[in-house]
Amino acid sequence: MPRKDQVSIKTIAEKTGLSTATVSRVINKKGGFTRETYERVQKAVQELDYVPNAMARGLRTRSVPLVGIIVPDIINEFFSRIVLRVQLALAARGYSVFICNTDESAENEQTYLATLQGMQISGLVCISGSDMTDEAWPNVPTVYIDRNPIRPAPRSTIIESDNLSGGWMAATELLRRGCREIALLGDERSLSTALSRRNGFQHALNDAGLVPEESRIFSVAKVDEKNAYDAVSFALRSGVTFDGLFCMTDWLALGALKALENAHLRVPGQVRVVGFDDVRVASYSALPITTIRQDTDEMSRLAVEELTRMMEGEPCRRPHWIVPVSLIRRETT
Amino acid sequence: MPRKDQVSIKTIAEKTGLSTATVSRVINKKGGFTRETYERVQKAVQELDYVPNAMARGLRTRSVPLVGIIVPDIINEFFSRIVLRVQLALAARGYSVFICNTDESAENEQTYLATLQGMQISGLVCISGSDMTDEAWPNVPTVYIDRNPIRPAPRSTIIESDNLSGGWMAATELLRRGCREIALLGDERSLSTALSRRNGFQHALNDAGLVPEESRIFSVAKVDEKNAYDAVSFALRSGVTFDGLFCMTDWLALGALKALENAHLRVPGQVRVVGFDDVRVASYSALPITTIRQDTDEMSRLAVEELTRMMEGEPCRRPHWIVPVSLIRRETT
DNA sequence: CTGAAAGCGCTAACAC
DNA sequence: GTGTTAGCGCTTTCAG
Repeated sequence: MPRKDQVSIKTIAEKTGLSTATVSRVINKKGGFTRETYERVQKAVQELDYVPNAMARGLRTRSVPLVGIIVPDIINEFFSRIVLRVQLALAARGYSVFICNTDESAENEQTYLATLQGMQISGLVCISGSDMTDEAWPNVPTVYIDRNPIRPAPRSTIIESDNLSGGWMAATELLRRGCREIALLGDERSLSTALSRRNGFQHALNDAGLVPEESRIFSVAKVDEKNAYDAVSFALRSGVTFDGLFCMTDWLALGALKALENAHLRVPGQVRVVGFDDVRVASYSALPITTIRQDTDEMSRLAVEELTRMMEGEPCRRPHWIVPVSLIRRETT
Repeated sequence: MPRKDQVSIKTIAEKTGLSTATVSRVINKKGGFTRETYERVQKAVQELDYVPNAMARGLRTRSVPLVGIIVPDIINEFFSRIVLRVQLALAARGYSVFICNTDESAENEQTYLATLQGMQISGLVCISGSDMTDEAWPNVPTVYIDRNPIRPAPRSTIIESDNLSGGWMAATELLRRGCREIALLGDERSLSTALSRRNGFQHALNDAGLVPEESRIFSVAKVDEKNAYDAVSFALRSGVTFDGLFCMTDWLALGALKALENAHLRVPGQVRVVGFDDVRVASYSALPITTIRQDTDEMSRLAVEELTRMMEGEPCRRPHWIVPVSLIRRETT
């Protein structure tokens, strides 16, 4: 492989007859050079296609303008929306973003954490995922989104949707529409977000004098429409009855809707359904889904603001942020 | 900020009473050390939470097990599916994947290219985007997916769906259902993939003795459901008629469907519609969409296989791969 | 305003 | 088996 030699700062120095120190100053615009020197260097840089070696620079300065972002599932629009926003905003401030898709696996997460630490990242955004595994956390400013670590990193802040109110709003909408036998479909893992949604949900039921039935709580091992379909179909076949269903994500609602249709149950006639997230598909499905909207823009904005703040050495303004959610009423209720 | 001192290989060396060279050998499992030495080092590594500095390592070895992946829009499921697959497969082979979301901007792409080059990546995957801007391409093995660069990088291969057949199949399906006034909705930029789809489409029309009407070609500046809705609504208001519509992506089809519904045109009664991609929403929309399915799994598999091959110094097996597509017949035709 | 030189953390010859 | 040493490309004192 005749891979042409890396052109380094030294190459530029030789070509211009300057020292590497001066070239470095020019490249980093540190000042302290004549206009002529500047132009000579720029010219050489152009001609030789010189790109500074980030490794060497990072090694020397002991930090890289790079932030890691850990996300469970990039295909999930809720997550990718946040990733996109965060990435855009950070790019504008000169940071690259290293996206780490863990595929919901704690093991992958650990591997990534080590990789990120090895890369000397200057900040970390961690979306959802398990609330534990906070061992060997890189010692950098961290923002958790939708995740409540048992022992948060030293310089960190937590941002989450108002999941409690979200659950409450969902249940309330169902109650207002006259539902009395309300079921719940969620993740079988007990993530903090899911817990909050469920608490809010049960709270509303209790207020209405209803006792939640254990048999009306369905759960899936992996949160997708296929599993939702199976879980709801199974419940239906087992003779469980319900006239309202709160699904902890829109994709779960989609699967549930299909199961309901398959069982010839009319929505919203016989069963009413509420989802969560408000991903685009919620409004384009066969029956547009009533859902609880999470404000991903605001969450991302906050995340970037707090993170950059911390990366610049300031403390975070608050250790915990709750972002409001809203009910989007469509046709499943 | 009392950021505790980086523990380095030297720290381990001191703690164990060995030399840095030996420690390095153990850490990289290069052989040439006793079992006892091995354990002594491992213990110290554990206790001190040592993580090798990837910058220093990369600097020294002049390469990092890191591949960049350039993608126009991570929210688009078609792209994120590929990203996910590629990332998973490469992780299994020990490579990290640096995801670069360009947001469809050539400028962002250039910036990322420089960043990637600066990071000494060992390979690059580039999905879609403009067919030009191949200046200053890092000198590394490259796989293009759905993109036909004017001047491909030296060690590179191109992987794409059989877009020509895809366009042909879409038109043929419409024709078979009796459509005679067939319209096309696509990207206003002339990407190679779009061009192929369009060529296949027109080919089929010609074979049926039909001349494509210029007025029945609609285009959008940004490929999303909103713009599709607007474009189709506008065409309808302008008095353009059609009984078949081929949309170059499923999301375009979704927007088109909404516009059709809004204009009280029945699908598939009065107008039949075919999409492209087969993203999940295509099967969950109000009317499940007939579409041309791209085999993202196969594309990703090929991409990773060819890329690793090239990164290991072998030549690519073929410079150009065409992956078959298939018609998924649903309810819009 | 510019240059010489040290050293970031690590690996790879080369000695022993 | 293990240690010594020389850089990888860059930034940053410190002199001049």
